[in-house]
Amino acid sequence: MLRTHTCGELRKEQGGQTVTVCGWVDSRRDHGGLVFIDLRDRYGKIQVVFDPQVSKDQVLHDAAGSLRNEDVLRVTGEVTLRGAKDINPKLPTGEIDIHAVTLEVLNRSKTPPFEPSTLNPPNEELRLKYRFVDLRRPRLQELVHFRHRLTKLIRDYFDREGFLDIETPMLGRSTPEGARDYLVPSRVHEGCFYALPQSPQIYKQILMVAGYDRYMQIARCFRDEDLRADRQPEFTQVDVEMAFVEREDILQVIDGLIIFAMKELRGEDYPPVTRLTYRDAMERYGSDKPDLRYGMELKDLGDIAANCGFGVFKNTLGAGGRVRGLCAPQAAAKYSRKNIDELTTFVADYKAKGLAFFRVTDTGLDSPIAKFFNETEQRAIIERFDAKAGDLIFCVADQPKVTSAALGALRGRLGKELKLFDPNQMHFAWLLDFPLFAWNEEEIRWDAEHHPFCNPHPDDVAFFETDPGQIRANSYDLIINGYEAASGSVRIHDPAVQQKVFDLLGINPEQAEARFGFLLEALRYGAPPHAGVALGLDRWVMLFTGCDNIRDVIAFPKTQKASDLLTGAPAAVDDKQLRELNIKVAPSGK
RNA sequence: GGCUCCGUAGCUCAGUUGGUUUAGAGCGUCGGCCUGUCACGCCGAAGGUCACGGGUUCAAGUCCCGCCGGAGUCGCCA
Repeated sequence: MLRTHTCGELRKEQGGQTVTVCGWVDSRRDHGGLVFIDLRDRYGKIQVVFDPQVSKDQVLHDAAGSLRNEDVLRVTGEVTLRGAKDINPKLPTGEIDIHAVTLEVLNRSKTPPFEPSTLNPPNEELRLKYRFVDLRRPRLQELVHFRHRLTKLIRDYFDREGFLDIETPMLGRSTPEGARDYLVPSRVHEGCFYALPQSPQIYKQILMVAGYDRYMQIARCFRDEDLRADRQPEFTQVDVEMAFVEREDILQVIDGLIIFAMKELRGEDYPPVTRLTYRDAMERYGSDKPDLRYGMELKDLGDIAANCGFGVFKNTLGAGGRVRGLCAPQAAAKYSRKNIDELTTFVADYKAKGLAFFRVTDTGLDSPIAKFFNETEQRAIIERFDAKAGDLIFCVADQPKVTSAALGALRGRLGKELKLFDPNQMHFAWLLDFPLFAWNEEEIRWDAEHHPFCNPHPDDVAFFETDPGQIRANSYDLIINGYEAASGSVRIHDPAVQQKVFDLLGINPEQAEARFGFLLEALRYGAPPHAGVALGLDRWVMLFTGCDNIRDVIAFPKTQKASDLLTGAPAAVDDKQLRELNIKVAPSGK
């Protein structure tokens, strides 16, 4: 070891000891005579003092004067207690110094593009290009450390519950459903490709058939789709599957993990996890991933608006649409007409053709369209929302789906703008009973909402012939603070049910065999009832740490265009490599 | 693929309705001074293809079009 102690661990108890520490120059304060260096490692900072009267060494003193930020040092010296007036209460090591006797410059640093100690980090492009500097920042070190603690805790938990950690291949077979695959060409098999896993879904089901009835893996997954603040092209799932279980068993295992994590990481006793159905969520919050840290629920105004004088509402209702709204508490004074116009543009992104609003006053409703509502109707609207003077009611009249999407998004935006929740709170909720199928307007057919192996709710099997849209899936999503943080389902293990699903999806037996034959074959060799779930680890870390994007909790993330600014990936490769793979690039001409 | 925002010194930013000789400030960098600082201080200096390419104009950092990069979002993500 080049050191006897880390920079962060020394305290006054080590006073008088001669120690050797290594680290980076965080800052230097050169007084001509005295030179102070703050030496930093990931455990903290310690002040090193170069005092010519103590060392009586001109060479050492000159060397100290030549130091620059981010130089890497090895320093030996005596731990000394500071005088009372020199104590720095801002640092855990602020009661001591190291008086340097020897200094070894292990490496010089170029002037960094920004200081790790900066209070005001630069733009993300620069941070990603110089990620090795960015990762020195205490905040990022904290996030990296937190991620380690969470993954350790997750492994400990599943180990204690009897789960086996089993690795599955990264080089797999492309299956046509789902997200776009990242492909890897085969050198040995001309014209053939592996696909990187979108998730270990099929392998874990096969593991159930193979008898490993409690499986978990912290698995890297790849999806070649467009990115968001909470989506990276490669991300990490905590993948879980269990055999001989029902939905309830999966929920309880994850509930146990939530309670364990909240206790260990935050010292909180987390109450039973909220559960609500997809139908309730859409009705009350307009979203299948509502932030439940606050209320501001959506209300239906169809009965009140049915006979009102406002043509837009009446006509929409007449055409099979809905009139729904929400009430933003004490927002009337905070949103000018211009702000509301901006919100109207915002909901237009969700296909809403308009956004009606009412300011609630002591006497009734104030709005350009208030005149179309008589006193009884105005009172009914106020009662529906239990509105108070100063509140601001927004309404959308449109097709049912549009009212949900627009008001759900508006609720999310207003919740943030009005600060309706404690940003440090963690709220977990299970969303249950998603529809099994979604009608695809463009392709004029049914699509699987989750995946084609998701078991239908046992009570709904009769709907296969009558109304497939009514069939509930035996599936579940875990929502944390408005983010989908886990998703799973009970799988189909009955070939007859699987056949029904394929039939409805328009996948004939030959196609099913061609696409998923290996899984279907496995399921014919004694598949136990099984169910599973996958947690989005990056999102969990993001939410636990209060970050607003997942790049900050990934050591080496990619940009929105899936580039790695540190390494320059993706990049062109040598012709020789392409020739070996029998690949020719055909430029798109763009 | 659509929409929106951003790009001025190494970094963070200012730069007015397009108009004042040489585009400014703070931090950082470089040089000098400084023995208790800890965001050390003081003095001085260097540092700019205003992302890039067109256009409008007597005049463009500023307006318009395109393009590159970054971010947010809709579509997409079983």
